[in-house]
Amino acid sequence: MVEEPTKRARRGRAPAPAGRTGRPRQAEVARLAGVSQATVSLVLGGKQQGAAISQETRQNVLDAAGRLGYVPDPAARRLAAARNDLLGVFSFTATFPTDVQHSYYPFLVGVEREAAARGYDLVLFTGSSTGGAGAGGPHPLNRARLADGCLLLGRHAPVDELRRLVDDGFPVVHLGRRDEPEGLAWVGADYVSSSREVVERLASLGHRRIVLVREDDEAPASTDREQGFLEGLRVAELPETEAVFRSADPALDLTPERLRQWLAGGVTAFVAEETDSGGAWRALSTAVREAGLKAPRDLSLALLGSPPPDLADAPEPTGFDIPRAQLGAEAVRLLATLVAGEDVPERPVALVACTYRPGATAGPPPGARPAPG
Amino acid sequence: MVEEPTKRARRGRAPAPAGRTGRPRQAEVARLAGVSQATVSLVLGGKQQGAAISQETRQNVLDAAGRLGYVPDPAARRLAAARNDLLGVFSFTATFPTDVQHSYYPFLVGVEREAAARGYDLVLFTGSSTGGAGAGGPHPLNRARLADGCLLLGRHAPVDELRRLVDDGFPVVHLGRRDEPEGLAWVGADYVSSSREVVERLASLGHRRIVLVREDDEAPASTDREQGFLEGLRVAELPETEAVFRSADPALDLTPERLRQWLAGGVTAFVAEETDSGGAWRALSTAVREAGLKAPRDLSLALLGSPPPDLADAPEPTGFDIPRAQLGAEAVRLLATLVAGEDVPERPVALVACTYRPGATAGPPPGARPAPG
DNA sequence: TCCAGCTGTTAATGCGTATTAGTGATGCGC
DNA sequence: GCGCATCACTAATACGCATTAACAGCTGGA
Repeated sequence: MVEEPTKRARRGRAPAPAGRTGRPRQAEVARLAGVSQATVSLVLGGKQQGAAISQETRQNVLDAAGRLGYVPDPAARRLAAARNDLLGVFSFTATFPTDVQHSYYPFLVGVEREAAARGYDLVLFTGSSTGGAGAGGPHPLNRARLADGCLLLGRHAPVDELRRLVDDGFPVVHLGRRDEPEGLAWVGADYVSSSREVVERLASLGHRRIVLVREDDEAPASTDREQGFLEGLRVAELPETEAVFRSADPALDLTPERLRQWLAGGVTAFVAEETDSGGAWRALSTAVREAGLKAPRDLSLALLGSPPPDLADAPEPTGFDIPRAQLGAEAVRLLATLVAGEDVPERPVALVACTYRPGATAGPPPGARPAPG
Repeated sequence: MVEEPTKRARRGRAPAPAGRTGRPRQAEVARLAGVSQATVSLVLGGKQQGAAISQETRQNVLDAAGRLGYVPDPAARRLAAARNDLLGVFSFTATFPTDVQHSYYPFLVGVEREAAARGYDLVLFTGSSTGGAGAGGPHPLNRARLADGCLLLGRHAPVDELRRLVDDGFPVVHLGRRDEPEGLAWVGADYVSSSREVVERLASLGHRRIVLVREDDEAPASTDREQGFLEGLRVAELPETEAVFRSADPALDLTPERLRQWLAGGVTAFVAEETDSGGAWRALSTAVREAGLKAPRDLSLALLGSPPPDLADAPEPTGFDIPRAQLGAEAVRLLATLVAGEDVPERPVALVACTYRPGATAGPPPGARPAPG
């Protein structure tokens, strides 16, 4: 005679596996250890406070858990209003695009290291754009709530959803400056100071007229660089008029003729911003080459960021490096603070300094005497 | 006088867990729509089957949900569903090492894509080696049980723990051939056929004596290549004696003299295996260069795999490419099958073919007439 | 002897959702 | 007008864990 199947049994059968098969619950551990589920929770919760558990019981429970290979269910943990030691990583493009160049890899290096150091595992929310796990729901970002907190990569997260998370007090940290949803925590590179420093160094080499080449984009990363550039000019008491060359398509607008024109006008150094495409720098380099010029002999060049990888064999540009791994690590650190939720910084924002890269494309302006001293 | 804080209130305050803040639950939606929570669940669950909900009620619920901005709690959803739609990715080295070259990036490309397509998110278990989240427990691999199933990268997973998982019926797929724990599912590249094909092509170019250069390693990837190589010789009816040159340190043992010796003995083609370090291929290339020889003019070279990235500017070696992204995708596919648990393949193993790469380092042997036809 | 005060453990409950057994109400056939 | 389906929905329960009130056993002071 067959027992009427319990709900439990039925569940365990067909859709099966993830559930019952081999995954022990606290209840099983408890049974094996000869205690109650609550005791197991107390022991494994590892709370020092208020934990009045005898050494013996504790050991029994730990042994049992070990033998069964018990691992807490993250969803249950989370639901019970505790933490599950998971940090989410959310990007609205593929985290691992086919082309390594466009990936967040450098950041992830730091993210992984710091997360590991702090005892967190990472959840990669997939296919945020391509219709992955979250494609069903109209609120993909919401999946993030499964984790204790979430890192946001890229600028494409919809503001509304994001605001929602922030307002709900869900810990989120955006990688890269981002002002939009008020109160959003972010970690960014200090483009302003770094750009200023580059300009100051050029000035101290003797350059008196410097031009910034930038693309036509209002991203914070661009405007910050421009601000730093202008500050640098000001500090060095150099003219700011016509110092910024802005073009929607530098490859077209930045001709060798234009370049010679500048040189004739007394410009001796050029600074380009780094963008995803590297368009500004690429255009600048091309124009210089086509004009038959050479840096740093005929003019000085600097890049506010790292060169695109396909130009890796070119001489190393003077400029600065963005410490991406460090940014990633910093973001995790901040996120961990928010998750802990104890002493939330009033302005949950972190700026990381970039490191100056001497490089080989800048020197004294042509015709200048060797640097004094 | 301060009210004694209720549990509820305390929770909502400091750590600000997923909870209370203002986020509506199904219960609230239900109240607003004048129905029961269960009805809300049924409507929003979007199940066609068995859902006997009137059009009117359905609309009411949807309206209410919309007005409140209801969003399901993923933790609760997953708890109730007895699955969490998470696939683990476990490696015993950092998943994102500082050096991109040593990373699993190419695999992850495929893993992410396929996981997204199937609605899974990924859990990256951090610091599996460096003492991350799981360093405490003596059984780091156990953390994998947190997910519905787990992908294993790299060959360093301890057999005992692994066997444990497999025996428990926990879905695991190893990326790369692996026989050790009986019954372990894996996905690997078909090195045997691919290597054989390379040899056959060389033979059909007219080469009669071919030597394989390999490192002193017993990894399946190495032995498979050798097997394929030997099979290739056999098929082409070429001599197998002294055809395999095995060295613990090819950079030392593979001298230009040795090379000339071989050539003098009638060898016209060399095949190197690909390894992490690329040692064999590197040594071979160096020896050829130092001997003042050129491929394919003086001899033919082939590489059983992809060249190390730092040799990217060298002529493209003849050989085959390992479809890493495809391997990753295949692994996820297999893992998903195991997780679903319905029709588990009896032999949960998948071989993926490599694609032949014509390259530019192989041609007819010197002195041979042009290929007939 | 009795009770206050510990200590160590458990029973009970809640988190938000999915699922299923069950309940009225209605319609249908005869 | 009486069963009997069917329909539309609700009540109840489970999911796995954390948390807390409560309880049993014990000690020591009065």
